[in-house]
Amino acid sequence: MTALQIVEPAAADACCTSSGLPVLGAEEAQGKAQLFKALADPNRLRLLSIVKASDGGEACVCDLTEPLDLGQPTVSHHLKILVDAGLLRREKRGTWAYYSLVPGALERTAGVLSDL
Amino acid sequence: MTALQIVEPAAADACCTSSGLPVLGAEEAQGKAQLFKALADPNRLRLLSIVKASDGGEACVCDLTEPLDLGQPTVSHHLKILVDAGLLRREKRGTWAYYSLVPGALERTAGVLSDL
DNA sequence: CCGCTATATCGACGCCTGTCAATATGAGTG
DNA sequence: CACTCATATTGACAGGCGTCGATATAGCGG
Repeated sequence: MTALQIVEPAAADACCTSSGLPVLGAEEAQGKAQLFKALADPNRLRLLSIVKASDGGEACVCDLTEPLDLGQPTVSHHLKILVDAGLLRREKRGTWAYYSLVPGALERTAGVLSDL
Repeated sequence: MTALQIVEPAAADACCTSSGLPVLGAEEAQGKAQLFKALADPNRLRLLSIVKASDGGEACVCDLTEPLDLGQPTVSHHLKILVDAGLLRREKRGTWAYYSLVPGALERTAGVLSDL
């Protein structure tokens, strides 16, 4: 679980300019890839965009089903993925479920790219 | 192919706080998702990380095969995806192919998240 | 010219994922 | 309590993707 990937020197021949710099470990890469996986679908990007642009920064599922031209179960599925990725928050009020951006989540994700 | 999604008003009942704000179109979303798809794999993230940390900002395939513990064809495949996404550049010198980060590509990708 | 090395491409296989239809859950309403 | 509406969950299916082995291409050295 906590084993960091050890990179062995591997005797250079003529190419192979291995510098011993710290590099993204296998486990970290796994987690960060998971985050980008959540963003790697056009419909999920549009969901984020709509939620962000919505009045009050939140939208319920009924707001999201029509513009995406997707079935309601599919939208629910995408929203769950975005929530699990830490990008959206879910708040249930009465019968409706309202989704909103997690503050700073997008910025934090952007930061991951710089820290590569 | 080129049909923009038309969003009809859909008479609001009690929920549905549709604000007419500009939102990510289907085509744009497709392209941006493609970019994130390239980042949505742990091995590709590690490739970017290694290339970035490498001496001179470039690395050849032989540098990348071992630390990832992947076959050479697989690494070549991943590199091609990163090049197609505009994240890496390929320069062939003699027998070896050297890959380097496209300047500003990661920053530009980070910007996409802000512009959602 | 022949072989060796580095890299790319191809074909196949298994897994993951996006989608839908059907159903379950749960809250409001008569 | 029965009914309806909003949402979530389940199961199934098709297509996409990561991986490998085999093969092709291209440059270098004898």
